[in-house]
Amino acid sequence: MEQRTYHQYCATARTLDLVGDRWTLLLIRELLTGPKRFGDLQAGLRGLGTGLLASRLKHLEREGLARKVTLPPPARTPAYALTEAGEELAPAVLALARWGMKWAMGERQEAETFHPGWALLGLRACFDPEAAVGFRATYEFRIDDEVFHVHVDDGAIETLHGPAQRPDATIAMSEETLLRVTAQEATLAEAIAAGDAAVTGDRAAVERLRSLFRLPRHHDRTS
Amino acid sequence: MEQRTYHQYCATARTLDLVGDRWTLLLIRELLTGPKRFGDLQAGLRGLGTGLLASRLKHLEREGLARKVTLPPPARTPAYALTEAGEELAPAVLALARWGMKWAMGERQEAETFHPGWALLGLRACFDPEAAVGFRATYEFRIDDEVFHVHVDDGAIETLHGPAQRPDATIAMSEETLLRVTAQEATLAEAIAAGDAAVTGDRAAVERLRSLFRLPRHHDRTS
DNA sequence: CGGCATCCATTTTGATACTG
DNA sequence: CAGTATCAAAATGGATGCCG
Repeated sequence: MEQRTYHQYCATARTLDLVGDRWTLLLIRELLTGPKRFGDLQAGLRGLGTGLLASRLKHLEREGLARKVTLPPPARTPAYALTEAGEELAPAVLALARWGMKWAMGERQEAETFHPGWALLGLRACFDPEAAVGFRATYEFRIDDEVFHVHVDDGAIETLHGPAQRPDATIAMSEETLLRVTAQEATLAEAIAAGDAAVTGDRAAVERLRSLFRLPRHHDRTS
Repeated sequence: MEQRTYHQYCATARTLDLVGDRWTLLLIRELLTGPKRFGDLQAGLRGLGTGLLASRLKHLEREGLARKVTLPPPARTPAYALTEAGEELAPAVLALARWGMKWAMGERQEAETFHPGWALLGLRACFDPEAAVGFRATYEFRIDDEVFHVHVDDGAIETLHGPAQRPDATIAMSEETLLRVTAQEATLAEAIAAGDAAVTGDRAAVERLRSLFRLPRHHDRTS
């Protein structure tokens, strides 16, 4: 079964031949915050059935964008991780995310799902390397029952699922508060003052956090 | 139509709800080099029928990414152009193109079509703003019977279909030669020396051309 | 030429049941 | 859990034909 291709000798078309199918770029988005198990992937992508998920994963493996790995003990369960080629799709996915933040993120709709990892990736998309020159810090985020860590190191950033080894600061808040902060309806400082977010560790690092990102304002496409 | 959405409150997913359908990002790629008529779009996208093309264009109009315009005299024919929101998808499309240049552009396949505009967009994708600080020049490219112009101005670049007003230099070559130069099988200087490319105008500007771009080498995804 | 409508074969997908 | 198998619904591709 030869898959459908655009038959164009063009870098954009060739890329879309590989990752342009429905769900594929979202699958890569999920893996950009670290390896995930089959079930976790499906949980993050409601509407994607097990059959199609298996087929997409097989495709990504076959094309060298992802690989099946075994999680380190004590988990020892199978999971999927990006290869170097897959990892390098990050700039493209983050560019799509930046566009969406500016032009497509109005109110949250009733039927829309949300996962904190998406907001973390949005943070990475808005990271300003210039603002982090010579700065280094590790943050741990606890959103409801999910844990992430963000590592900033001199113009580079990493945003991954899971706890940090030695975080400089830990920030805990609810999913709802995270949404309000990333939507710029409240600042992190305000959320802390209101008791909606709890911080432990280096307060100075937390205060610097806001300056590391350039959150875009929403624009209207039909103007 | 267009009922199908990912139902995710995520910038990447919202963007893909708008431009993730088959052909849509390639349509935007076509429009990134300037307004195009219905027939020209179809010519650039073989396999896309008139029905689906009309439907996709209507979708882009409805969503504020493109608009129908009337070409200036003496043409006066209808055409499609990107809106500001559509234009701002350029970083995402160019990121996909950069990835493809590195990870997906092997030999050209028999059945693959090619249009010079795609290579011009590839040039834009590889443009290095740092290398063009304080530099300003306009180039006109004539590839077989198609004409493009590239305007470089102090860290910014524009690559558009059509002739330049007052080009500093004009470069003419065949589609085949263009392919060999962009694939780095030959340099522009070599093509000129071999008589495969003809240059008129400012030779110094042409010699500087190569330094403005960082063409990536091809990598193997399965290593 | 520009653009829409219609019919139809083929693919892709979504949803669910089922197995190790 | 991690996937397969199966089937119905939707999207696509291609070939028209029509109209201004």
